[in-house]
Amino acid sequence: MADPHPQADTRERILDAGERLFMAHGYEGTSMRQITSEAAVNLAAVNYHFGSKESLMQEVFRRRLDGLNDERMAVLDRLEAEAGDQAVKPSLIVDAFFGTLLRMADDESRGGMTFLRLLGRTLTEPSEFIRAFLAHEYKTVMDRYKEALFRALPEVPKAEIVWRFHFMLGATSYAIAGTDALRLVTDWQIEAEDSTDRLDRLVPRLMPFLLGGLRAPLPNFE
Amino acid sequence: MADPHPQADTRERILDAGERLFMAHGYEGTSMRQITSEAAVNLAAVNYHFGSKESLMQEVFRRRLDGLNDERMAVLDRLEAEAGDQAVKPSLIVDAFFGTLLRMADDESRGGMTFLRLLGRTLTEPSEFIRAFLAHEYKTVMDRYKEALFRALPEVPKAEIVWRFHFMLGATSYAIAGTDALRLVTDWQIEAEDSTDRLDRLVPRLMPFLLGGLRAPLPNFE
DNA sequence: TTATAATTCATACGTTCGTTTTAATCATAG
DNA sequence: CTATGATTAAAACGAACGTATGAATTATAA
Repeated sequence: MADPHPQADTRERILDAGERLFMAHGYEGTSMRQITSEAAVNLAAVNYHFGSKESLMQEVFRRRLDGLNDERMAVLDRLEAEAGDQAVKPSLIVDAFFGTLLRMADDESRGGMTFLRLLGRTLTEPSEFIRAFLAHEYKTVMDRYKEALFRALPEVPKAEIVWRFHFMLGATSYAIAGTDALRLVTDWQIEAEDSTDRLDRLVPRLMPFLLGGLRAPLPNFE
Repeated sequence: MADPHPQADTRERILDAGERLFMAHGYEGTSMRQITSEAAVNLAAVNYHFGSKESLMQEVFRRRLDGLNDERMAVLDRLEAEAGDQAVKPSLIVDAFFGTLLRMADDESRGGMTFLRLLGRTLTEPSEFIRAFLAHEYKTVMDRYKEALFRALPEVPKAEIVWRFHFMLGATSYAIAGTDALRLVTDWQIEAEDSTDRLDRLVPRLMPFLLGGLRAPLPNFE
């Protein structure tokens, strides 16, 4: 009897290998030959199925981000419906944006920790086409969440909210991307906790930090 | 009369070009030919003066980081001397670490904004040798500042402090690295402020955020 | 089974990469 | 001035890069 997935879907295997290798070595640091070798497919398969290395990179992100951002939109829809004409609480907005992201770490079918680390690192990636692609991919969701925060914090200047959103993004990206990137720097902290432990506790640890920063006293530019 | 700096110090010109190009395109994305072309030196000059591309990258960082970390140590020395047997206030510690860094942006002779952006991006760089080098370069200072924070916040578990230090690093790196990286995402915010304006106001904006996060309520891991 | 399309394969193309080599040029001390 | 070492220069190295080609193979449907 023949295997119903004789080569277990070449496209998917390439995407998985690309995801893992781009995470580990970056876009420029990963070659097509590494990818096709790890995926156990022919070298030409990437160009056949995706057209180019750039398009593969974009597809690696689209596969995960579309679902994530749909979920973010849906959660905010629900929160705003429940709140009626009240503003949604900032803590709920922050959890809807960053919590949905962080909880992907547990879901291996959505890339798990590998994709999270890739995303965290890529937000500072220098390559122009990646930044442009991610900016486009994120635009709608970001605008929506900024508006929600504007309503939730009417006494805070909008420019300030945007900056703090930016800071929160940075803290979150490092928290996930740097889980081993800065291990040498932070070093001893690992002793007490194994990898899964750290992941379990990342959300409850990061969320108070983000909210504390978001609600900190305003600067006075003296 | 002969120019006293006939070629205006080849080494320095290479370091400047490397700094700018590594910032703009990343380590893997920058070629030796780009560097030597921008520095207006012969292709072989990098290998002659630095040995390899990797060593050049390390020297680009060492040139700036040695002074920065010396300054961080000196400032903390002074703060602890002034505090006597009291603990140094957390806000002063945070400013001594992150403020010292951020104020380099104004000092063109220490790399200015270019080096800051390079540093911010490189902390998530996937290349193994870079992470290892930075970890080593930072170890002493990080340990010292962690100890200071432990003393300043005796009621907070040490593991929690390390995590929040990590979060602060992330927020700061993004704040500087992403000044144009995430411009498309944050988009409209630029309208009201020009580039120098944003830089002037970054420190007073970021510092309250970091302190708010550092002093946020502790998680309960329910 | 046979025609047709989709996919996989081995192989090669032209470029660019970091590095090395050997010779030319420069600065400096005797 | 000359000899010695430091630096710059031009050219080439082999390796690896992303991509393209055309044939072989596999799946699909008539």
